[in-house]
Amino acid sequence: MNNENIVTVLKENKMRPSFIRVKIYTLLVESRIHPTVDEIYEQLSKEILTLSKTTVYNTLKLFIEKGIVKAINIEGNELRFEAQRGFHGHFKCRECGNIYDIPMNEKEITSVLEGFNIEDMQVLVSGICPDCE
Amino acid sequence: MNNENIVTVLKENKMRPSFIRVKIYTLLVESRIHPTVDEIYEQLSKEILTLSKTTVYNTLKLFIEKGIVKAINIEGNELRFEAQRGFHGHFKCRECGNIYDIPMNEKEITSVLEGFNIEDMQVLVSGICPDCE
DNA sequence: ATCATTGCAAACACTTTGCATACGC
DNA sequence: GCGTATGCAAAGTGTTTGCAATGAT
Repeated sequence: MNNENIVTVLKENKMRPSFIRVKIYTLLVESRIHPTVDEIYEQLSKEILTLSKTTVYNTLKLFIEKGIVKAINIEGNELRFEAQRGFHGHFKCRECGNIYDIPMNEKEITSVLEGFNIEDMQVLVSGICPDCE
Repeated sequence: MNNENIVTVLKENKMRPSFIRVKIYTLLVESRIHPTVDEIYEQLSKEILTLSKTTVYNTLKLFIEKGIVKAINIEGNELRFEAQRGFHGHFKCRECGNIYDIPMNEKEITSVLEGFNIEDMQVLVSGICPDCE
């Protein structure tokens, strides 16, 4: 997704495409690392020297409210973020720390939940990835 | 599971079945509420007036190391605990806060992960339950 | 000029740590 | 009496809040 598309997404969702918002959303769309707040902050503060962590928090909160970003709880107290896209699960390698997206059919899970109104779903798997075996 | 079984499980896993450990493990086995540290603390400190939250943390940490308890991350930063048993997912109702166990076949999820060494898996669904619709 | 965005500092909530005390065998 | 279990107080971590400063139109 190029810069113009990023701006378009923000505008479509009624957000002013400020420099920082474009940067944060671009990072989420282009990197596949499901970064934490700290990782986003470290990455962008190289370029935006006055960036504050509060702004990263505020911006992510806004993105989540607008529905273009999703928070994922890979582990304990480490909250991570990714741009919304089709349904998939996550695998975290205990050794290298990499997070892999897992293609997945949500029907297999939701079929059991008749009568429940499903709003969100997360599948988190952990263990050792093929590279670290 | 009666009191004697609880003691047996603790002993089998090389833990001294102290009063507090038996109480905490019993609560996890018998209640199905997937309590937070606070809920465990509130519940048990009625009876054990000198109980400290540190002890609840220590005990849960021990149980997790020994593999008889599992931590689950239902939402954001609220860590919950349950006694280990067969694989299942969780549904949390946004309205009433109840957490339901979802029967589930793990094979359907792991089949995609050939080459990965799977150690743990969590399925978390949220929305509105039939009672709150 | 006005309103939205950004950012500092402080508050907050949750969890862990270090060490002292108490308990069980 | 010795080693483990418990618990207080303090430190650590991640996140939110209040408000002031800055920026865009």
